[in-house]
Amino acid sequence: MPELPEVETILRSLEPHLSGQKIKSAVIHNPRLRWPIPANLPAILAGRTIRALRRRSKYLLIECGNGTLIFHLGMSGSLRYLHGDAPAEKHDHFDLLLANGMMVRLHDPRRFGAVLWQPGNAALHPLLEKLGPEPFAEEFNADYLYRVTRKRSTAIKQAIMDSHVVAGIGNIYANEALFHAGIRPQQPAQRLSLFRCTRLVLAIRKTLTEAIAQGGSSLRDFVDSSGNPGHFQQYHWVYARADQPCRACGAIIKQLRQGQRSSFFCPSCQNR
DNA sequence: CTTTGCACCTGTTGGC
DNA sequence: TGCCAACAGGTGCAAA
Repeated sequence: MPELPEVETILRSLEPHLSGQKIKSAVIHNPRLRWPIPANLPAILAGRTIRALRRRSKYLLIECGNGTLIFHLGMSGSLRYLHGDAPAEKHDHFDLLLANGMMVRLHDPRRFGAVLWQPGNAALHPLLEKLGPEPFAEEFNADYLYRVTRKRSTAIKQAIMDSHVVAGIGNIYANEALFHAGIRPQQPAQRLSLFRCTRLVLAIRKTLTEAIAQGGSSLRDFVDSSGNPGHFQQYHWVYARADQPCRACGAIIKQLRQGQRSSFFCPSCQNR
């Protein structure tokens, strides 16, 4: 589930529950994630107060005084807000227990997620410090995108999925944004005009904004505890719609492979 | 520096 | 039904 809009949605629904809460303890059920959960994390976290929740790319940051708990949900991770006595089940990895008796639980079958700790400034964590600008940051604009793509022979889709170019654009929203911008995914990045860079920046923001607005309603109980991951029927224009008619023009959506990821586009709406 | 392919995992789906 | 291959929303890293 977790692309940027989902992480943002999870953040927004957790924030009112967590902000200002005191951490009672933390429990590692299974440390095996992309990197092992640090064994000393419970000792580090106990007694701290949660000051704020933030997002950087697809990382969810829980700021606790002089350090930050960093979550990444990988391909299959989820965070749920539950009563602290809920028994752990298969693929539950980590619990953050609050002094008020509730907890946040990380569940991740595929184990591509992560739980990390960064003392001091979270932005200095090795995984965060080399990230490109956030899609909604002023710094991410047409001039910037034009400049950084000039020497890139790679396809534009792969360029915008490169977290050093812009943070947090995953496969679904890369496909959808390129559709909205009218640009083919296989177009070499360096051939985009400044005008097309403008369109693409706007399309990325529009796509993410709409997904956040949708995810907000469909993911609420996902975080809220019922444990129901809930299918959130995302209304995609091209993603996963190979051989189906384009919702805009009726042409048949095409699929191709780029860097081991599936790409989808409308050959008529996305003419270059 | 950029680009490419691999690696890490489990679960689901579709073809035979 | 069962079996097996292919594929899935991510992304750091080594190697070219």
